[in-house]
Amino acid sequence: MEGKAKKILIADDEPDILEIVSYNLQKEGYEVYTAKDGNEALEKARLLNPDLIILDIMMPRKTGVEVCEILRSQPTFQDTLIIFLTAMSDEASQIKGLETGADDYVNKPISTKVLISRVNALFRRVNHKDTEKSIRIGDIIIDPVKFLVNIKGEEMILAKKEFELVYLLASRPGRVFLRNEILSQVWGNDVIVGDRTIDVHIRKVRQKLGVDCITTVKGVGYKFDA
Amino acid sequence: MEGKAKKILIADDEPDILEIVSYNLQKEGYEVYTAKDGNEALEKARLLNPDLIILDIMMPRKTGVEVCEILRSQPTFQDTLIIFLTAMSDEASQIKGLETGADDYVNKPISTKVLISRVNALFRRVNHKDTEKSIRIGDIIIDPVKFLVNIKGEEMILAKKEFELVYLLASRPGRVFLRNEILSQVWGNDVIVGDRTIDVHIRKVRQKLGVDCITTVKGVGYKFDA
DNA sequence: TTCCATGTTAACATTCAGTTTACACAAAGT
DNA sequence: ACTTTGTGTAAACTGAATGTTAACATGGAA
Repeated sequence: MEGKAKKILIADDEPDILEIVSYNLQKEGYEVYTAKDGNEALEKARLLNPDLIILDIMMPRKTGVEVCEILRSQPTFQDTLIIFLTAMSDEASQIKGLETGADDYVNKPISTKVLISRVNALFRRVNHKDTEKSIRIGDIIIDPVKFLVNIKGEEMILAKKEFELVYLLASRPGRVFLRNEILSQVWGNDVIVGDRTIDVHIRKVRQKLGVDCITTVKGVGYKFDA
Repeated sequence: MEGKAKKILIADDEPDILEIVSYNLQKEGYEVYTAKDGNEALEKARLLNPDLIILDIMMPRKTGVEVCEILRSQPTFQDTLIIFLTAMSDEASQIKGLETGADDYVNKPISTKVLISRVNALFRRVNHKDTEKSIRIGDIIIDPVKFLVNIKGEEMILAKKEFELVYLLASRPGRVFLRNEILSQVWGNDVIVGDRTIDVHIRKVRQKLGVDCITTVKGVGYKFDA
C-alpha cells in the first residue's frame, strides 16, 4: 500500500487481547510489538520508538494513563499517536485521560474492526503532506509538498528514495550522517540492503542536483554542506 | 484560521464535559455556547442560529436524537452541522444517528483531541462547499457549479468521482497528493476501495482531458502540473 | 422492469525505481 | 610499491508500483 511498515506497540495485561489485536494489525501490514504491563510498555516504547501506542488503561505496574503522561512529558513522544483502551464503566480514569493527550479511545470489549479502522484513520490523518515543511539552504529549496527540489529557480524531480535522502541530509546541514543512520532513516530499521546502495543513490542525487552540495566524509558518512 | 468565528452550541447534562469541551473549542477560536438539556438546546439553537450543534444523545427533557429531528424539520437548520455524542459504540445506534441527519458522531468518553479534529474537519468540508469556486490553470478551467471542465474553450463533462478527483488535485497545483489523501478526500474516511481504483479514475480523467496535466510520482502519489 | 451511466474489481502488461554486481580508483597503512 | 579499505561509476537485473483493459456491481432514470 505505502511506505515502510508502521510500528505499533500494544500494551494490555490480557494475553488473549494482545494476541487477537496483534494478529489483526499484522494482517493489516503493521509491525506489531506487545507489552503486558505499564513498565514493559514504557521500556519497549523507548526501545522501539513506535508510531502508535495502544494502551489499556487498567494495567498492573503503571496504568495506561500513567504511561501516557510519562511518555508525553518527553519530546520524543510528543507526536507519537496514542490510543486508550477503556472499559466503559471506568469513568474516573476516562476524565483524567482527557487531559493526558491521547489521540483516540476505543471501548472494551474491543471490536477488532472498529480498532483497525480507528488505527487506519489516525495514520491517515497524520500522514498528510501539509505537516512537512520545506527546507531552504542557500539557493536550494527542498519542498516535500510538491516533492521537488528547486535550485536557483530551476525545478528538478527526484525519485522517492533520492528525495528522502536529500531531505534527511538537508534537514541538518553540516551534520554528518553515518551510513547506519541513513539506512535506518531512509530505508527503515529492518530493511537489509547492500553496501553500495547508499553510494549509488548519493551519486544519482549529485548528478541530478548538478551542484556539489553533498560531501563524503570517508569512513564515516555523508553531509549536506551548509 | 480565518473569517468570523463560528458559533458552536454544545448540549450535555454533565457539567464537566460542557466545561472541558467548551474550554478547548474556545481555545481553537470558536464562539461556544452551552445547554444542559434538550429543551434548552432547542431554545438556544433558535436564539443563536449556530453553525454547529453538538448534542449528547442521553439528555433529560428531550434526547439528542429528538432535538436533531425537530431542528432538521425546520428549514433554518437544514444546513446546520450536527454532531452526536454517544456512549453507545455499537454500529446500530451510530447509523441511526446519521440517518436522523447528523453530520458526525463522537463516542464517549470524549477525547477532546478527537472531537476538535472532527469539528475542524466538518467546517473544512462545509467551507469547501461554500468556497467551491472554479479553478483556472492555464487554459484549463474547472467549474464545480456547472460540473464541467473547459479546455481551450471546449467543454467536457466528467463523472462525479472523476470530477472530484481533478478538483482535488487542481485545488493545489504542483502539490503531491498521497494515495491516502486522495482516498480520504474523494472517497471518504471509512470507505474502503481497492488500490487500483484511483488509477482507473486517474486514467479516465487523463483520457477525457486529453491534455497531460496529471503527473504520477511513483511510490508517492499524483499531482496536477502547475 | 430494463437500460444506461458510473463506480469498482480483478487480471494482466508495462515501466521504472531501487538494488545488486562488478570493477575502477583513491587514500591510508604496512 | 603493495595491500587494504572505502567510495565512485556504469550497467544489468528485479520487482513493486502503476497503467490498461474488460468484466462485474450498483443505483438511478425511463
